[in-house]
Amino acid sequence: MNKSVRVRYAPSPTGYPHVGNIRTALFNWLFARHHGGSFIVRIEDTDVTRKVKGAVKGILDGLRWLGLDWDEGPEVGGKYGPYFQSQRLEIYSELAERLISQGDAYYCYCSPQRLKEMRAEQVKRKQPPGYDRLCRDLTQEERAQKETEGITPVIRFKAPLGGQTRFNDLIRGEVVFDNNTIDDFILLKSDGYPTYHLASVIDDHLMEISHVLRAEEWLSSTPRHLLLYRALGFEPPQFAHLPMLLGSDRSKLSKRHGAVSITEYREQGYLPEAMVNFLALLGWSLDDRTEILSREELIQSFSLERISRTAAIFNRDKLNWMNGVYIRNLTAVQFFEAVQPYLMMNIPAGEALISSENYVRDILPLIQERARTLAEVAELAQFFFIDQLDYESSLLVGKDMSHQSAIQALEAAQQRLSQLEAFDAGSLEGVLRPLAVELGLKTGQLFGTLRVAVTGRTAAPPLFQTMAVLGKERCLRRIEAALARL
RNA sequence: GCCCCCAUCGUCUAGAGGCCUAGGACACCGGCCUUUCAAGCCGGCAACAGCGAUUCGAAUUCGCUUGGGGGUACCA
Repeated sequence: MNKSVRVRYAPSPTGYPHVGNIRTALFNWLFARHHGGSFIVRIEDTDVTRKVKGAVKGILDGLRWLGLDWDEGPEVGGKYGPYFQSQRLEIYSELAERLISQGDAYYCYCSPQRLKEMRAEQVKRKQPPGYDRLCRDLTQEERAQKETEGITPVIRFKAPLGGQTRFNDLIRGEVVFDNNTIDDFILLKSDGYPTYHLASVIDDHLMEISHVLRAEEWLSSTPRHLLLYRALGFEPPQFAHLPMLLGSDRSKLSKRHGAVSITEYREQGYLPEAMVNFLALLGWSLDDRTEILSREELIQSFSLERISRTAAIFNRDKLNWMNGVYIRNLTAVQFFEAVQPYLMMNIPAGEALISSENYVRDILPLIQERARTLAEVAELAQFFFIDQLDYESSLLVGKDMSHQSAIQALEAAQQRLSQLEAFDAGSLEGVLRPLAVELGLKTGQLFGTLRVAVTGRTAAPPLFQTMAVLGKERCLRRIEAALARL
């Protein structure tokens, strides 16, 4: 199997890349890398009406972001190009003509209107909808007549009327279809573009694709493809139909399930390595316990045998957990770099404190172990960057404390802290712990009040470290502001 | 409707006849640690869709039922 493995990711540029499509790309990529084969990207832009402008760029950026490099395809070329189907139209029409001359395909002049009505009628009569093969056996004269009427025909495949088509799916085992359930499907549309069926079969053959790993939604078109391979005299590749990715309600993943585009995950601050790890585990597993696998380990251990046959639901909670694991595993430098685009995200323009790089470097360790996404970092660190803290004043008065004792605590703290020379976590603790005792407060009460005064929240990184990073002046100013509220 | 695929905790999954009173992870609930929150550690909750058959023995094999998904386009 080695050496000859050539797989492809063949998205159609009709929108932004969906996590389901990306998962398919990932499996193909892992398979190629595991076997030392080639990973090819081919753009299936054969539907002119659904084409979306920046889609190709979005797809390629998504792959790049996840580190899924391609050996042949857009931007990198390759000897089997072009890799855009819209640039290969002559190839498809030539082969479609060949099928006609062989008697395996025919021109069909039926109008979309007639097809639509016919189907409506079939559904009404509870018949399986399908083309009635009206044009399958047109005589030369009848065809000439249609041509003079100026109708541009489509080319349809002449599906066998009997027998069966079977194949061995690498994931699902043997699958059998009766040929009489296969329609005379269209190969070439009237606008001269091929349908997916024709184009993918031709290109997979011409590009010497060895394995087609695609989502399960393609399973029922596979017999048509096999019939085409046979008619064209091509040897078919091996097929493996991957389990689908479903939304939380078990229906096909779509926009109403929240984020579905890979770009959204990038924007929300998921790390590509976490995304790769998580996606790899959707439909594939190494064993009964391994959850965290590096890219190298994935490549090493990936195999078709361990792909499941069951559709999977995209579980956001688990992704969040995993992303947190990856964030915590970052070095300080890596985290600093990763967080740059997100840091000032929800801080109103003009309100941000002028902060040095060193200040940011001091803050980050306090945030790193608490964030599950990079976007969350901005939220968790916000109070470090703005002085106008917005909080409910009553939070300053902790559990079992009186208004008066809160004031007293803040004043005492203010007084002690202003006398403090070294404003590091150790010194702060050395002063504040005894102070609690002195005031007759539990440490939790004093620290709680101070925490709210200094951060504006009841949940924050450890108090002394936080105060040390904020610095003496800023802390005193915030305590002053808190007192003014009481 | 018809065709195809699938079926283990809420979710992702391990399990390829006895190792299963079904394992791991996320989530959830307790506890420990602790100045709060996280993290970490310990513990708990929670599943073999149903019915038949094969077998000494079935989550694992077979059949049926049910349920879910996909396809059924001049979309991919």
